[in-house]
Amino acid sequence: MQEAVDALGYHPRASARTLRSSRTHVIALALPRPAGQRNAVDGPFAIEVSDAAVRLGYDLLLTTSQDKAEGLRRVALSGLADAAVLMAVDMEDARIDVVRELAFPAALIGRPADEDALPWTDLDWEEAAALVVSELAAAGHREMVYLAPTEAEVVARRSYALRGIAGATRGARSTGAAVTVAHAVDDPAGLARRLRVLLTERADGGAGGRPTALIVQHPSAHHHILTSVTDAGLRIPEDLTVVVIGALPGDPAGRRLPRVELPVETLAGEVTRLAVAAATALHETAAGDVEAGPRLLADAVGHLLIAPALLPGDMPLTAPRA
Amino acid sequence: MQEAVDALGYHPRASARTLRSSRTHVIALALPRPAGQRNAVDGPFAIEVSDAAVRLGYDLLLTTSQDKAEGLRRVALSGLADAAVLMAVDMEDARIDVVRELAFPAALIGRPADEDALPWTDLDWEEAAALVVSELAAAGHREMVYLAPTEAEVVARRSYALRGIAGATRGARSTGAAVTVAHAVDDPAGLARRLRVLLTERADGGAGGRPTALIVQHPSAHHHILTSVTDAGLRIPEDLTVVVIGALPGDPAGRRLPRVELPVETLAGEVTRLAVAAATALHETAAGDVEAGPRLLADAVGHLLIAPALLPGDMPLTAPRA
DNA sequence: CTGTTAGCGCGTTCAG
DNA sequence: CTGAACGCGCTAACAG
Repeated sequence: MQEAVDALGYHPRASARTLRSSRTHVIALALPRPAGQRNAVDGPFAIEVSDAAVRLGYDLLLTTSQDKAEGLRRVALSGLADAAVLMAVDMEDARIDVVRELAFPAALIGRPADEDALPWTDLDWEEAAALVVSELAAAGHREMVYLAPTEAEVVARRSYALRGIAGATRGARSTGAAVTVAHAVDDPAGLARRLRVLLTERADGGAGGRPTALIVQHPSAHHHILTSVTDAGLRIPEDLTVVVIGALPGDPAGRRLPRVELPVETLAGEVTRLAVAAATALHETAAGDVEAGPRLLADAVGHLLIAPALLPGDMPLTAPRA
Repeated sequence: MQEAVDALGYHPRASARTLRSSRTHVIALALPRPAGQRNAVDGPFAIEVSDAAVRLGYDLLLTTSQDKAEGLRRVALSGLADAAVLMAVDMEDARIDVVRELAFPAALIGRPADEDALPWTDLDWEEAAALVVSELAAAGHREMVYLAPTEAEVVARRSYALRGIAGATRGARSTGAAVTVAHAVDDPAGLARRLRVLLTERADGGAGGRPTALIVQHPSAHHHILTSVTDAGLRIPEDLTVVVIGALPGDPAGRRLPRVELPVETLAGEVTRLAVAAATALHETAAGDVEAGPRLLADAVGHLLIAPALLPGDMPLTAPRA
């Protein structure tokens, strides 16, 4: 058989197979791209999801559209994919309504406000931030700066940004440490300026003294955070302890600092599994029963919230100098 | 009409359309991923190619396989895409033979040894390296280090790596400057060590004195190059001029240094155009004439070699101190 | 120019 | 158990 296949060069047409079986063996990755924004984690996620899909016998269709929901709707309606994986999830995400309305199988990388709407998986950003704050407090730090994602991310109600800030606030409350939440800016010069102000010239009149720890949740800032801090005239870790949240595994830039890594491979594998599971479940049930589809998708919402782990860098958490 | 479409919620099935018309309106992006390697430019390229494809009315299928050629062959044979865009091109790339054998329309990001095999587009890496060397020489530098991509990239005969090195060598010959070609390592600590040796403890006995300029072609190293150099005890630009080749536009890390940027958007747009052109040409001709396909694809090989531009950073090219 | 029909290639089903 | 035929949804080609 196989030799005949090879000899004749025969290969089934995917389109005919799909037309007949109504399965595409394709997963769509919905990657919204606000004009002009560059997100360092998009690429790695896309590649890992693709790998995970291949392992499950699926191909990956990359859907990048300015208008978040439009591309996804088109893909679902034209039957280009069996399921969708949604990246860069907002608290209330328009795409969630779209896939529910169309009864289209989907899974999210990111934890939306309505946790039972769709299957999702995410790092527990809130717990990560709270954990770092409390570990730093335990090491003796009383004044910290939490450098959250940019203002734009917060305005967009991006899930990871809001949850990170919530965790930092909770950590501050439960430990009694003073945590100033600031927003990153993409421009490195601007970021350096902001850090200088935050770390050396306390705007609040210096009620509690100079901050001794900096927590950085903005992924794009990880690379130049050291330079920025050094430029501000501070030595690490003598003057300032720096901890990174959401560092990419294998990223050399983050390896020196204590950090909570973003488990890209795990998240990608899990979200793909969830998406494929929803697709197969729908396919097996929807035969003849048009009501069953939406009901089934609503019931089969699994979650995986990944607990944060604080990894030591080359330089471990340091106690502030007296 | 449109209101009827919206009201009835009708949308044509892509699979039926494809089966009938033998056009998928999908472009495959072949992104080989040697196990465990992370390439910083893959993500941005994938996203830009996706955007370019959408603009031309195509969707993008991301094909990441360990075995470079196998995924591509499957996509072509099963008719999942109308054309392929090939990334991370080697001088003699196995995938080139595959698409030619199958008469499958394809275009490359990268300049292969056989320039007439397929349409391609690339930054002129050779000219970029030669340009930087000669500009540095003109500024008075006599001893330079060219930090090329890793040994592994060279062994794989990756096009951009070999051409960059060739350009550095040519630049050295034509200017009389001494250019030491070294290979980057992915481990940042190892890189720092290597740089220290190269920049301060010349292994050749110091025949020509300490290097006064460093040219970095390794994309992954751009982020921590400043830190590594600073750690080696050298001040920029007083002790050493650093120039970066292949920096990503908009990457904050590279913006401070003089650099030749990798025009990701242009390359992505152009390669997508080439791929779509090949696909439509094949489609229009192949009707009934089985011979015409391969002939046509062989004839329609357009190229675009992008001339490098040396951009000033915050700190312009500096003459070496006497 | 508009309406009708055949068939793209596969998987499933039904008859032999 | 093996083989033929039907139909998935669309578009191109053809007839009116």
